Formats: sequence, structure tokens, C-alpha cells
Amino acid sequence: MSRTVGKALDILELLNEHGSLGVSNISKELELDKSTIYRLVSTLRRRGYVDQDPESKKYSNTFKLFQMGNIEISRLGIREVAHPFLERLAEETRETINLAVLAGKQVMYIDKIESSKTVKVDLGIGRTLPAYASSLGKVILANMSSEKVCKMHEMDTFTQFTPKSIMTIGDLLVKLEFVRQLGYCIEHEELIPGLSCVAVPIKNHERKVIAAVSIAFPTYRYKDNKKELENIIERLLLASKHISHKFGFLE
Amino acid sequence: MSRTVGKALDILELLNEHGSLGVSNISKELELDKSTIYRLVSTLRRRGYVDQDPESKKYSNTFKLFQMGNIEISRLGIREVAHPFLERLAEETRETINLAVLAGKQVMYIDKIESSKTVKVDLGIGRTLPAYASSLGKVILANMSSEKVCKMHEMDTFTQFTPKSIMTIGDLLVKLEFVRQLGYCIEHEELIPGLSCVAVPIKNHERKVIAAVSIAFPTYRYKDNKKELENIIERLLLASKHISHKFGFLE
DNA sequence: ATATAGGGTTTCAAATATAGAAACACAAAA
DNA sequence: TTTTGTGTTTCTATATTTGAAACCCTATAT
Repeated sequence: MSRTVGKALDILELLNEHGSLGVSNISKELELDKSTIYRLVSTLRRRGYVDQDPESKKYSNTFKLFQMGNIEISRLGIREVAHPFLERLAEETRETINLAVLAGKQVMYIDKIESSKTVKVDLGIGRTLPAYASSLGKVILANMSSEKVCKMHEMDTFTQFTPKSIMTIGDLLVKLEFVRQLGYCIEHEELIPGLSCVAVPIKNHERKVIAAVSIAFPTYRYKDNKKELENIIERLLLASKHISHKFGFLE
Repeated sequence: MSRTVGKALDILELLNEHGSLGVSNISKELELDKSTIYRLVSTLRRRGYVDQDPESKKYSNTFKLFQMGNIEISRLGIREVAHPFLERLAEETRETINLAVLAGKQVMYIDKIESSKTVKVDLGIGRTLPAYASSLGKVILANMSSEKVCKMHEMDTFTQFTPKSIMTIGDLLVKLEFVRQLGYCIEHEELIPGLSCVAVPIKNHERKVIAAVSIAFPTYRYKDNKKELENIIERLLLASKHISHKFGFLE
């Protein structure tokens, strides 16, 4: 393990956390000498990863990470392919639509279209959540084997986001089995009180789930309107089918 | 300058370029020993920056960069604030709308809403262009001093994207003065044949230009409809005013 | 005006982390 | 079976990194 590289990454992450910092502050935070930090930030600057404000002399990260990250995302192509379908869904339903992929044990939001109607849920692009905690994650986990899901969570404690949150691996597996049979995941207030979600999978030519699309809405909205909710799920499933088709998924 | 860190960044960038590579390939590409690469890749993996495919044993970048980059972007907050206005513009005009910031000498696209009408111009999110070459860039450069613009480009040769491209610093300064007086930038086929752009600045409480919004459309579209073009520019300027207002820009 | 304190930057010898050769493990191909 | 190609591990000479100290600023206090 290269310690020097580790320190450089520490700096990058620290700057990402704090926005901008001077050499001395970084030095205190990481408990390394000023000169060491200076040398490291200089290389990062040379390489275009950080930038120094000429006035305050403070350093901050550049957009290079954003750029590199986006290249990685667009390699997958999911966002570009899915976006128009998400827009259509948003237009039809007037609710918030999310697109997410699995990153380790987390689901990461890679695109979203916000409803002007809904209570704003602050889950911006790039944000992550434990996969088990969101409908997007469950729909992705549902297409993995139970063994894999178990192994994935064997060391984890489940966070109780709301009173309805799933708290045991057993309950999760039951829910995932349910999701598998339905072909989508619907949940009420498991993550945020008052919020419901329906998520559908995006599959590729290998029939693998590569992403998930969800719609989020206040729980009360369709409580007395089952017909409308069914209609929305229909539309979601259709979008899932169309997007998956673009990735070579047939039938 | 830390060489070790430089090598680690080389790996990150190489993976970003190639998608995924094995230790040996990286070693050949960077002309370093396999074991050196292995150690560096291992630290990057430990830190969550790269991932190894268990089957092919190849390494590739994770979404961590995307995530970090997005934190940087949302720190600025420009995208979040501007997005609804971009959507409105897109709806009103049915043309492609772009949002960009300056990153060094480049403009970087950080958000876009694509028109279904327009010929697709492949300038995805995260992509960059020389600032002088695009209307977005010119609108940002226009709010810098001529000296700064000169110093910025003193070593640069201008790329001739189209026959109409600006090719000298003198012509650029003239155009920028024009932009300053108009309050927006309009250009025809300077970057891409057949494409016209109008860009407006986004300013903050310090009256500094922090970003730019543009509309792109086929040059022929409003050639015989000056009224409609003026209408669109009006809408753009209004959006610029509204977004700038959100950043504390008054009057 | 002068001193002081706090930043960033530069230098350099001492300390040590790194590089690369070599060997190993494993897989696929000949 | 041998060969050839991976990825991985170990080891020591070597080159890199480290951190103290000194230096240069600027801002603040005396």
C-alpha cells in the first residue's frame, strides 16, 4: 500500500469535504508537516486536480473529478439512454423520477427529474444510500442470489430510517422474493416518513440488472386512488421495458 | 513534485481512458514494473477509487470520482439552482439548452436539456471546449479584463473549428467588447457548421460571472424570423436574470 | 513605524517508503 | 506436458519522501 498516494487521496477527500483549505489547515487535519502537504498539493495542482485561489491562497478541488466521473458514467451509457424516458415519465406522472446504479453496497443516484409538486427529498445526483434501504436498491438486490445478498450484509447493521424500515436480513430476503415475483418494488415510508416509492429494474442483453428507475411520491397521494397508482406502475414497467430494450434485453 | 502520486494519477487517467485494464497492460503503457503498478492499484482499490473484476482480473475506475465531482459541483449549487429554469427555457423554445462553467481555459458543460428537434451535437455533461471557441465561453470571458484574456491565451494557437471561427486574439477581444455591450453572445457557425448559439451570463452577489446558459439551434431556423429570435433572446435574458437573482445578483 | 504572528514556500540531510528484479501461483493455450 | 500469459508476493538497494528549519510574505497588534 503506497502511503504517499494515500496521503494525496486524503487531501483530495479532505478538500472535497471542506470546500477549500490552506496548506496549514490540511497539515493540521492530516497531522503531516506543512512542507509535505505543500509538495503533495503542488503535484495535484500540476495535474489539474486542485486549484489555488490567488487571493486567499487556499486550495480546492477542480472539476477534473467531475469530468472523469462523468466519462465513467457515460461509458456505461445508462444515463444518456435512460434520460429521455425519465423525462417522459416525469411529464406523464408529474412526480419525481430517479435513476440509480449499484456502487458496492450502495445505490448511487446518477440522474433525477424533480417534480415541482413533491416535498423535496434531498437526494441529489452522486448521492448514495444503503441498497437495502431504498426501493431502487431492493430492485437491484432482488436480481442477485440470496446467498450473495446475505454475504453482502453479514457484517452490517441495518439503519432504522423510519419505524417501517426493514431491520433484519430475513425480512429483507422476504421482501426481495416478493419483488422478484412482482417484477417491481413498492414501499411506503421505509426510508422517509410520508414518502412512497415504486422502483423497476433496467436489464441488459445478459438479462443482468444494470440500474433501476424509481418514482417517489407522498404516501397519501394515491391512497384512495388505486387505479391511478396502477396506471403509474404500468407506465414505469413500460419505461423499464423500453430502456432495457435499448440495452439489448429482449422479451 | 511527488512522483509516486503522479504515477497513481496516471493510472486513474489511463483507466478513465481505456475503461478497464489489467496490471500488465498498465505496466506496459506507463513503462513501469508490474509490481509497482500492482501496489499502486491496490492502494487505489483500498481507497475505493478503482475496482477489480473478479473474473477478468481487470481494474477499472469506480463511481467514486463521479461522486466526488458532483459534490464539488453541488457545492457551487449552480446546477441545482439553474436546472428548473433550463427546463422552462427548453419547454418554451424546444431547443437544446446548456449550462457551463469555466474550468481553467475551458468551458465545461455541467447540465443540458436536449431538444428532440435539433441535430444532436455531442457535447455531453462533463465535456469541455476551449472557452474562446464557444458562445458560453465568450460570455464568461467577456466579463474578464482584456489583459487577463490576453495573458490567458498568449501561448495558445486558436483552433479553426469552422471557416467562421475566431482565429486571433484581436478578433476575440473585439467580439468580447461586443458581447459586453449587448449583454449576451450570439454566434453563427463558429464552432459547428450549421449551428448557431446564444449565450447569457449568470452572475452572483459580487457581480461576478459564475456560469453561462446557452441555447443552440440550426442556423437556418430563425433566419427569416427575426421576431422569433428576439423573443428567444428575451427569454434567455430573463432566465439569466432570474438565476442570477438566486445568487444574490441585484438589478 | 516596528514587532509579532500566521500564513505559504523553499531548502536539505536523514529516514524510509518505493521500485523493480526475481520468484511464485495460476490459468489458458500449444 | 510445456509454454506463455496473467496477477501476486517478497525482498533490498536506491531514490524518494519527510519534516525541521529558515525564508518570504501579509495582516494585525503594539
